[in-house]
This record gives sequence, structure tokens and C-alpha cells, in this order.
Amino acid sequence: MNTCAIPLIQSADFDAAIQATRASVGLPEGARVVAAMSGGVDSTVVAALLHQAGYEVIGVTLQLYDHGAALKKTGACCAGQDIHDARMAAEKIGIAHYVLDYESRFRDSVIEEFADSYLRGETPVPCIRCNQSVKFHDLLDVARDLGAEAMATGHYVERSVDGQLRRAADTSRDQSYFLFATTRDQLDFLRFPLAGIPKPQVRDIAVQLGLKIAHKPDSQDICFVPEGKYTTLIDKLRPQGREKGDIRHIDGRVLGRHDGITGYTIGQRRGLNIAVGEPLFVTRIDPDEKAIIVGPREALLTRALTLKETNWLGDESDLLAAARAQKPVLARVRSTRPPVPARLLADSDNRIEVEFDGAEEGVAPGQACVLYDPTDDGRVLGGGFIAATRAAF
RNA sequence: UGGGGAAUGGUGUAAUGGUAACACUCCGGUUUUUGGUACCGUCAUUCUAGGUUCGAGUCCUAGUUCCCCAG
Repeated sequence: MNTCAIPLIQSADFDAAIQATRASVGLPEGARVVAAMSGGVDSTVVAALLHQAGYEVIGVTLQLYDHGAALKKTGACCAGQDIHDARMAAEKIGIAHYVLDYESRFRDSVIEEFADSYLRGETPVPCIRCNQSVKFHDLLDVARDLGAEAMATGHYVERSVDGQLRRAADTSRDQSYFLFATTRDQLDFLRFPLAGIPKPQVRDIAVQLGLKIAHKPDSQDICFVPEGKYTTLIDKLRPQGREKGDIRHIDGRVLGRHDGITGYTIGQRRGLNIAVGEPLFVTRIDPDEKAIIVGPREALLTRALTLKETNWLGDESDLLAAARAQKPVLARVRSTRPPVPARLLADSDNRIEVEFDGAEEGVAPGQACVLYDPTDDGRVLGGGFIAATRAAF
């Protein structure tokens, strides 16, 4: 019916991708599936694969923010040009497509929280908040309202047939760190067709399908921050964060002054303006005293951390049960570092602690600690946001 | 204004009289689908003015500034 619709491709790679998509979705042909489309390569290819696999696909794009700078920014998502790209791609693929205005929701639950977090001396992960509160919550409800049996996204992560959340086959692209908070209920409804497809192949498919966004740059940095300078945005939203304060060494010496705690994060080296012959790193941020505490690299070593806002996907009844059993885990405190051996602990107030076998460097409150199964390191057991840390010395 | 010592890039130091090194900071960049880290790169003709020398940061003279000890 649509003369512009993309042709069926015959290549082996493409056929394999279609098979992978069917396996991932696990629903009969003709089932209605919502494709969350950001306007980027990954989610667009997902929508196309779903369509080619024989599902009734409805593309949905969220408009999350819309300021002037974002319109020109490359590597953004969910605003301006990306909305346009998603709409064009949906037309090219030959599927229905809706754009939903989620700006106020995104502002309230992601951007404002982002700013408040910095004010508390923490270092937020807005991508996780967005997945939690917007993409896998509100958007998922929309998908259900549309009568869909599942919602698919372009995330590089795997949902196994038995409902486990697992790392993507292409570990260099794995996004499980950003998705640890996905609940069992959400997983029941979600599908990740790119779980087993390497990124280069995703681009190849986009090229084969003649999609204009085939060579669009990967998104990076925080999507709603123009020019990569998050402090500019924080300054505007929370000017009180600019109050000057002391930069203190862990030994008590005051080494200098700073222009506001929101400009710093644990582990940060640059921007301190202190030349003492050895590099110094931010080891702690004290929002009450408006102080930045610095020390040598060794002072960044963290032995343990306390979790809050946790999610549990393991076999135990809940995270507390696993912690009481002092379950060994692999813990990851940063998306770009490998998970390391640790074990769960519960304190007298039933707070969950993750104690590393060794020590991790530069662990910041507000960041996520994601847990993996040491006996099956592809499996995500859940995780939580870091509430506090305990130094290793 | 008594005696002694020192003056090198943003900071702290280095350089048998032979053509300025190191660390830190700053700035720029690469990497990173959060922030940060890491990595790479740029930044001084040596307080000023003379002099000795083929050649001076390095020696001499004067000035300027600073430090220490005396008072």
C-alpha cells in the first residue's frame, strides 16, 4: 500500500536479524507491538525488524525537551531533529507512528531530580531515571493502552525467554548498567531485539533498508544538556549551587576555594586549581558545609557502599534475603568498567551493603551499583543507587 | 638604612658555561551511550640594566624585590 515501503532484504545477516527479532519478541505474527523510537539508528532498526518480522508495529516517539540548542545538537535524542527523523523513518518503514509530548513529565522526574541530586552533593545518572520514570513507566502504559502485547526498544540488553535481564552479546555495547531498575513486571512486557546483534551490523541493516539515519552519530553525553556542559544547566535551575566554599585536604588543610559544589563529582581531578606537586582528587562533597574534600588517588579507594532504591531480579525472594545470606555478587559501579567480585551484606537496620573483595575507585553517591551473578556473569541480579560509601583505608 | 641568602613558566623544583628539564595547575583534544577517571598535546629564553666569554639561567658589577639572623 505504501509505495515507499522498504523492500524485503535477502541477505543472510538480515535473515538472521529477523529470526533474532522473532525469538526476542516471542509472539505470533500479527501481534501488536509498540516500538519506542528515539530517532536514532538502534530504535529505528528495531522498528523496521519488527515490521519485517510480521508484527503489527506502532512506532511511538516521546518529545522530552525542546530547547534551541538541542535542535542542532548531533547525538541527542527525543527532541527536534530526532522527532522528525523518527517520523520520516516510520513512514519509510511503513508503520503507524505517534509523537507524544512528555516535556513536563521529563522535566519533573528527570531534569529537576538531576539538579537536586547535584545540590545534595551527589552525582546522578539521568539516563537511568529516564528509563525508570518515563520510558519504562509512562510510555509502557501508553503501549498497553494502545492494545499492544509488548513494547520493544533499541537497548543493547537481553531479556531471556524465562524473564531474566542479561547483558547484551556485544559487551562493548551492553547497556545493562542503565537498566538495572527494570522490574519483573516491566520485563514481562518489554522486548530487546538488539540483544544479540552487534552495533556494526545494526548500522549495516539500516543501510540495507535505505534508512536515512543509518550513519547518524551515536548519542552520548546527557541528552538534555547542550554543549556537554551540565553545569550551565544546573546554574540556571539551581543558582544556590554556586555558593563558594573551601577546598579542604583530607588531612584538614584548606587548600583553596571553589565556585560551587555542583561543579564537582567524586573522583574528579580537573578543575580544582590546586598545584601541590601531586594530583588531587575529589574524595567527598559536603553539601552542608559547602566543602569539597580532596586527597591523593589512594583516598578514592572504596571498600563498601550502601544501596537505596533497589531492584531485585535474582532467585532469592528479595534483595534483603540475599543480603542476609551474604550472597556473593559481581558489582559494577560504572557502565564502562567490568563488574568486580563483592558480596551483599545487611546491617542492623536492614540496609543493603555491597562490600567489595578488593576496592573500587571513585565511587560516587547518586550513581548506580548494578549486580551480576558470579555463576552466570551475563545475568543482571538488580542493583540500586549508591546512598553512601565506606573508604578502604 | 648591620650581616647573610635567594631571585627560572600559573605553583613547587631541576639544569659540570654550551644552548631551559620534571611534577602539579590551566587550556585544548582523544576515549567513554551518565558525571568523573585515563591518555595525548600546547604554554617560560631564566627579576632589570650593563659586563666577561665563541657561547651565560649558570661568572662579574649595579639596581629592584623577597627571606633569614641580628637590632
